[in-house]
Amino acid sequence: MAELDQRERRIAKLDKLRAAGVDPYPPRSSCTHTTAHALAAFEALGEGEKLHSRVAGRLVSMRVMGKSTFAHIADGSGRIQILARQDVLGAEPYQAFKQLDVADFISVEGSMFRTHTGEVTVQVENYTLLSKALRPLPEKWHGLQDVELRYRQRYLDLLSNEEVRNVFITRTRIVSAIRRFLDARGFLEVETPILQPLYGGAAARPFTTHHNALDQTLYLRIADELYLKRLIIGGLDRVYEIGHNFRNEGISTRHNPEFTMTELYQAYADYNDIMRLVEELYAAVAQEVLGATHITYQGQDIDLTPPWRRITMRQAILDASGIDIATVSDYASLSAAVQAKGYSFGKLPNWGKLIEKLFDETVEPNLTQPTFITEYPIDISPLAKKKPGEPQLVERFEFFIANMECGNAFTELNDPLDQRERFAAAARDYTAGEEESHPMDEDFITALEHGMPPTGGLGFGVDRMVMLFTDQTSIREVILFPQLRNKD
RNA sequence: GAGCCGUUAGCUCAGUUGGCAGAGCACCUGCCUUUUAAGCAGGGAGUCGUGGGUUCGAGUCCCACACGGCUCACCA
Repeated sequence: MAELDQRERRIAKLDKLRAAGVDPYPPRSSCTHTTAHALAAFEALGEGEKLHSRVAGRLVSMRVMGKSTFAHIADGSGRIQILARQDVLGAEPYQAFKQLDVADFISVEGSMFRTHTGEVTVQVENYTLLSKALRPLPEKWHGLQDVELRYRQRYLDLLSNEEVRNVFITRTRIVSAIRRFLDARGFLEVETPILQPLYGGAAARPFTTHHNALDQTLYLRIADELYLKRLIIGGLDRVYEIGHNFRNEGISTRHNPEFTMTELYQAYADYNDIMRLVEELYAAVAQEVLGATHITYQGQDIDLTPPWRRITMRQAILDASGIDIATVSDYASLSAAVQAKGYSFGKLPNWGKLIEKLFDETVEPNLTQPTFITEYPIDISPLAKKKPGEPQLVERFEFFIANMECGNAFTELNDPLDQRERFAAAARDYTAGEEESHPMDEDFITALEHGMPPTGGLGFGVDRMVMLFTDQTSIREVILFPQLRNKD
């Protein structure tokens, strides 16, 4: 019991260092190379040339062999071996070096050489403690495996699991590639409110909060849509936002309450233009980040090369279930047709919801290769423009890759009176108990009444795109700090 | 919200039919000047997720709860 644990031992060392006049957390550090640069510079040396370098990083391993000690230090660029020798450092500094702990940050300075086994190494001529660590690192061979600890202490996960680090580096590259793609096409990146007096643009339950000074209820946004369209009305013809949406709903391997969505709006475009943009964007990002337009997801080869398959929802459902939704154009007859085929989905609020359910059950599980599903029911699409000659359908598509719904787009509804009607219908659902329906947004209608050009709009989940590109099956593996329940 | 599975040392994991709580890494002591999962010798380390129960005796069986994972439900 009297035995000191590892943390207590390290605190005792800290006290000893301070007593000896050493600052264990000095305010500044300096180095001449990152570990990767030092290794590259050494390899580039000519015959007979020497390289003296100072590198800094976290001590990640130590092999003490009496009067000499090998160790590795790691920085963001990689790791490098260092060799401390008593005859080079002097007896006292060498003893002090051996008192360092794995996980401490140090900088070391010295000339570089190659060991007998061929590893490029810095001969430590002097060193400085940069930051003392009080806790040990996870197991050096297996890394941190406990999923809960990995999420709660992601820094340890990143430190000890290289694959995890690579997933998040790839995530950042994907987001950068999206930006580059859209910037190059003249889209303007904007920021719209996250705290909104009224939520909208999607069907989801919001998080509710309160502003004290205004004494007013505010909602965390569930979508960017209605603000971005205001910008289209304002004459910013191509806008996009990559931001967080917040939906107060269940958590699963595909849903985190806070997630990242790219939304974009392009004036004088329609949903056909947006389809071409989507397939080009995914292919371009894949090419840039992964170096190919083919990806492997959970062992399946997926070809993102444009053009992608396009099929109407009517045809897709007909192929999968034998039901032609065009011939059963009201809820009762569709419901009868669905039951006749042996499905039972329970009572749904309207014709469109039933179609959506039928689609989810019969078509979606088979959408492995990238597919655009087009022409959605109007009653589940309150912000999309009607399809000419098809009063029950709108110009909308969703796209699916690896059986995942990856994004949603439409020719935007710019008829303010029609929009008011759609909101009113949704508001009736809302009072009828559909919590996730749109509330009436008078301020947005007013904006539309000032005139919005024909516009195509798109939203796609960045997290799901990252899952696809990094071959991950859980959204928590692509979000640095996924939402977890409090431990106590 | 439901079902199934998991929770043992700082980390990775064993733990038999209910019978003294184990290993590797990490840590500590000693030896060791080219190691790299360094090596050799010795040592310390546990609220077995939490709380009840059954039992002479519970890491192990039963109940409840907590947290996590997966599946489902939910989910534009």
